[in-house]
Amino acid sequence: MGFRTMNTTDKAKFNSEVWTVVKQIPSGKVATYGQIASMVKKPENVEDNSFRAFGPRWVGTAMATCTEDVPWHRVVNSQGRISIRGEGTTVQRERLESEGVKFDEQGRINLKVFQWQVPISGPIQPELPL
DNA sequence: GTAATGACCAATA
DNA sequence: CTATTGGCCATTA
Repeated sequence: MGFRTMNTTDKAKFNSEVWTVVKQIPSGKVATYGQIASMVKKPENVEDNSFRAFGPRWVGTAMATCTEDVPWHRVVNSQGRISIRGEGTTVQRERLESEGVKFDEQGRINLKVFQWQVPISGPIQPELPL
């Protein structure tokens, strides 16, 4: 009992759900790979430990194979830095800057300011001064 | 079959 | 600040 590996259906479903979530990130905001992983439903056959360890990486893999309608550039790593090597690095940064996202001297985004916060249902939350 | 590597992350050194 | 490591999957060579 208890497979550890994903079948083809699991992988396809996972990628699809990842793309659906990423599409909801508004312009001018970013999300982290780990954040996306935590918002996607864990594949049935995958252990909790495994998903915790590799979920974020699988999100990255899903980004590498996404279509044009997915704003992949709004996904960065937990340090607020761009994880892509090569040409994609420049493209991602330019796209984000054109949306108003700021980078510091070390190429990092202040996640306190620019990270996508999922709206909480209930009482209106007080807004923090920028 | 083995071995290396990956658009990650949190904890350490 | 940078570098390394455990996690222990999926893909590719």
